[in-house]
Amino acid sequence: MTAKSVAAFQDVPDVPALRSALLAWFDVSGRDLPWRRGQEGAREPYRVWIAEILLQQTQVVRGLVYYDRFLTTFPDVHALAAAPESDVLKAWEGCGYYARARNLRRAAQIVAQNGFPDTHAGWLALPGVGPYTAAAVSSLAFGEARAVNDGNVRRVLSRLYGERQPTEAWVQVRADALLDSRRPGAWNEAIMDLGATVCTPRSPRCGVCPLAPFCAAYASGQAETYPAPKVRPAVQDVPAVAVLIGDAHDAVLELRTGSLLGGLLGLPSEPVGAGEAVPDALNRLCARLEARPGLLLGQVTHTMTHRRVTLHVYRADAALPRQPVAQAALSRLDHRALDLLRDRQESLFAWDALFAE
DNA sequence: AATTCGGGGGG
DNA sequence: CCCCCAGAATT
Repeated sequence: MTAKSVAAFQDVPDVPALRSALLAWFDVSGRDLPWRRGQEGAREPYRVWIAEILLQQTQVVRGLVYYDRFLTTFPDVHALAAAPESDVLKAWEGCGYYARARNLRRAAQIVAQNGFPDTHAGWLALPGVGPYTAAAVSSLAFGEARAVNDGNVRRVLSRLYGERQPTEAWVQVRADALLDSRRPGAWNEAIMDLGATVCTPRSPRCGVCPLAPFCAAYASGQAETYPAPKVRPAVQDVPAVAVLIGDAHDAVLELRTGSLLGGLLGLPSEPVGAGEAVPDALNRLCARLEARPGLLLGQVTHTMTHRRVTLHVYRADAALPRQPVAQAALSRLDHRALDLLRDRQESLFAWDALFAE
């Protein structure tokens, strides 16, 4: 084979053969997932839509749990549209990226009025629906020939073409060209299944990959080195103080506003300023609440993408309304802060039990 | 084009 | 500890 034909092979694989190979593999080895109910290319729009939002930056294994719970709580778009935002966030609690849940509810209110969009452009117009989700729903539920571009596709195509630095546009061009327009829904499900179960980030199973004969990275013998790791921003340390007024079951909670954990409830808190002492921040917080500061309960640390928050948790007293913690949507950070008191109460209970004997 | 937004699983 | 995950909105 000449150098020229090698280059030609890598730029233009035998597309019909490649399509057949992947779809044949998918027909045998594709995953059976709960949002794939209904016929290929004609899945139920509501189920597909919820799944696609839930799975944004969320692994399928974890999404499965939330998916069942969410569909039980909100069986159709009308139930979702009618629900208070706090109920939707409670169903989303612990799943992260909470703007997804808020946008989902807003979009449901639009869909409840106008009906489900049946085109890519129609889906793209809904809040929380971007290029990936619009392509996924319009192809999986409506059979439209739109190629998805997600983390799986990016990795599969990076390896297939031997491109270590694939840009969004680069991936989309190849994805569009490879899409089998006779089975767009199945094609999209297939390439994502391949990325999730065979063409995995660390230890790709090239020995069972239907695309190995077409794959430049496989030919190089270093498939696992494609694509190059993304550069990520450094993690920033963020100290803060919080107060627990009440107990682990009924506590004073504040509604978080802004982009970080916006819409969730949490213990009243304040950031500790640069060079500020923690007790000073506590006094500032208690002054705002008209509360009397109490003893230190402990510290909890929680990392959220690029912030490492260390929360110094104190008890405090104030004449403020408390609310049942179990019904509130809280971040993991606030749950850990509440656990400080829960653990303490349990150990006190254990001491009582010991002395009672 | 770069940042920001959660949280957890796996090497 | 470091990587990534069925991305979207904002700047």
